[in-house]
Amino acid sequence: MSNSTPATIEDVARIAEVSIATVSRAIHMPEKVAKSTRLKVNQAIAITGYTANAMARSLRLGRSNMILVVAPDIGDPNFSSILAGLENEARAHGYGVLIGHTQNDAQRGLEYLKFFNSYQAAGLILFTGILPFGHQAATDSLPPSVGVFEPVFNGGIPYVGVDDVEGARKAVDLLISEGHRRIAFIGDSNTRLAYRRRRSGYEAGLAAAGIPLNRQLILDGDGTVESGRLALEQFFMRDDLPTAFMCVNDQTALGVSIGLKARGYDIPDHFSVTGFDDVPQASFMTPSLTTVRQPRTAIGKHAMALLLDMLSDRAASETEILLRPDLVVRNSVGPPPARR
Amino acid sequence: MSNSTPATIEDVARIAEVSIATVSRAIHMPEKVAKSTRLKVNQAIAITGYTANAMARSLRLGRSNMILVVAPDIGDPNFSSILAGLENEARAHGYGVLIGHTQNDAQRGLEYLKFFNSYQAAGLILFTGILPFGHQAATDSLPPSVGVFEPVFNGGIPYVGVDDVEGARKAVDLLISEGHRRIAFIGDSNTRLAYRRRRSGYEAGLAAAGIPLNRQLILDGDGTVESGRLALEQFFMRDDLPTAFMCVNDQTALGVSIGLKARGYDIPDHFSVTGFDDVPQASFMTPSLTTVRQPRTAIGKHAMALLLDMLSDRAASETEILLRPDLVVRNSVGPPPARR
DNA sequence: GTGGCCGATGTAAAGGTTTACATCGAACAT
DNA sequence: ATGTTCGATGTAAACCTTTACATCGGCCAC
Repeated sequence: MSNSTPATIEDVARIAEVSIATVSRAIHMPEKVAKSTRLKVNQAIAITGYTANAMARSLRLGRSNMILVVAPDIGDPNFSSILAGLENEARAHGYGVLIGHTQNDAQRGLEYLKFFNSYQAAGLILFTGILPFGHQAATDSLPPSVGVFEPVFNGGIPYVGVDDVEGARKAVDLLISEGHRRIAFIGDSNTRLAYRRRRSGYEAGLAAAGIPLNRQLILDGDGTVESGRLALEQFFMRDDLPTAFMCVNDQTALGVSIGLKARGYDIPDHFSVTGFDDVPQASFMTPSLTTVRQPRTAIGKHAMALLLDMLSDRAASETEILLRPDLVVRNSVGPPPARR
Repeated sequence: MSNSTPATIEDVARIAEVSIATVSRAIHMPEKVAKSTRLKVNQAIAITGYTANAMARSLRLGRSNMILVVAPDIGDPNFSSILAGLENEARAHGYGVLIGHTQNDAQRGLEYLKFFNSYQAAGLILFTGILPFGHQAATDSLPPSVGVFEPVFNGGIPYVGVDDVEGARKAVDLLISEGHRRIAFIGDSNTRLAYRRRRSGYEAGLAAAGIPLNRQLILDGDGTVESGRLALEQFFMRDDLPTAFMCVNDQTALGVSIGLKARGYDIPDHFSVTGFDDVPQASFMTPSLTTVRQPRTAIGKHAMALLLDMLSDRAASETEILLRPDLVVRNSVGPPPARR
């Protein structure tokens, strides 16, 4: 049964006493073959333990059933769960996931173009905001691709992300409902669309509550822990402190939180803090961080599903899928001290 | 130049005015072809942007240059960095990494056997402690495989892990050098070899310092945050509290830490705590956790290197590679209160 | 000068699959 | 009875590579 070399379609054909063409058809277009032969073939397959050689299949078809996932940094802890979503969905449809990371090195992009070509990957999942390939490739017919997290700049590639506006809105709404009126926003000056959207959500929330926008309460960092602390220091240099800090991401929130503790303040008694992303660390902070969760596994799943759709119908169904983020309420938000 | 369909070896041959055999030789056995032709071929390759079709190559060769990585849970935050190590090393040698996860579902093992067969993956990286395949497959000639983190039970498969004994030893030595004599060990009753080894390191450290082993100070949880807290409660039910808690992993340490804080104790003023693994969250805890770091990226790198070795020489060089773990000293360890 | 050898190159087969096209029989309509 | 149609199956080509074997010169030794 389980010989050293795997069974080929020919072995199956011999046992089922049909031609290899019929075997192939019995597998891929069952309705085209008589029920009785289909049965014989299936038995033969069971006996031999046959699995089609994917290499031969891909060679013949001119495309493989592998999806290449290109990420700038695999080591990012967020990557795992997205990958899990991607892989699950892919495997459910008979696709495999091939991974590669550019390490933010543009040079390695070309390497991947070669790799991609040579494996004839069926499609591409792009984590990075830009195409990893040289620009000439971009204008050429691109393989079916979808972006994750961020829209891809060059080329109209559909992408799957999170509704940052809504997420930010949820955070600010919580703060407002707790009674905060002076809510600071610490942003990220980097050009990621996501960051700008989070700020829009913040502004929309204020507007909806009839709180006038106060530019003094908006500061931009660069998304790092350190920049969170720095922004906090700037607030303390002024007179008018906010009662809550809404941060563009969890790193920034951590920086703020550290800074506040260093100054002897308590969270959430003296100040409230919110983050965004719900990195795994968020629940480990003291106090644990109230933040907006990126549905990472779901993002992976949707991105892959979208790509697989594109592979079957040629039509790029939707160009943008935004998932609903959830507010994760932990212990870093409370009513402002004045009210207490 | 960059046409819609990728260049084949035939295109190169035509431009270089040689046969396809010569092209292939120029690429794979350059010394077998005259310098002048080699030059022509290289130019032609540059012109066409030729990359060998990996599918055709694998089909011909009967083996691919993909390594299948099978993990029980890709979503595990630790997975990312190991994967990064694996992938880097693989790509450096022209191999691709294909990932799959069993989700701890034995059933899916068979699926992977099929997948493996069909892709003729060159080798296997196993995260799980057991072979994912049915037992008959184990006795059959197995593809070159290496285990990561834990030795693989069935079959003498080499593996790459961390020296748990030494790691635990480093942690206990630190505690001892700070003056602790009553050091508790909170273990994990699960059968993972790693856990037993960590306890060995603990015991060896005590012995080396001439501290008699006190069985009362050893408790087994199951490696979760909750079990850490539970174990702590058990200690408090008794009279003789330790001055330090050495935990089998970071989760447990977090549980202990939460429990101590809930009882109003301060770390490290009242009690010291150590973990193991250095999960990304460890530095976010308050106080940040002193723990033993698993060199994850290095583990991945070594595992892949070992596998690649096995693929070139048939010889399974070494059967066990243990990397040296580092002690990461943060703020959860101090001298015992009595000394202060 | 001729036979042998060797280095460089070409020819063709093989690897496993899918599928256009051909074939074959039966059923049906005339 | 014969021609037509159609459903089921078989035949063979193609996908792109690698490599064993054949071929072809040139060079050396006799």
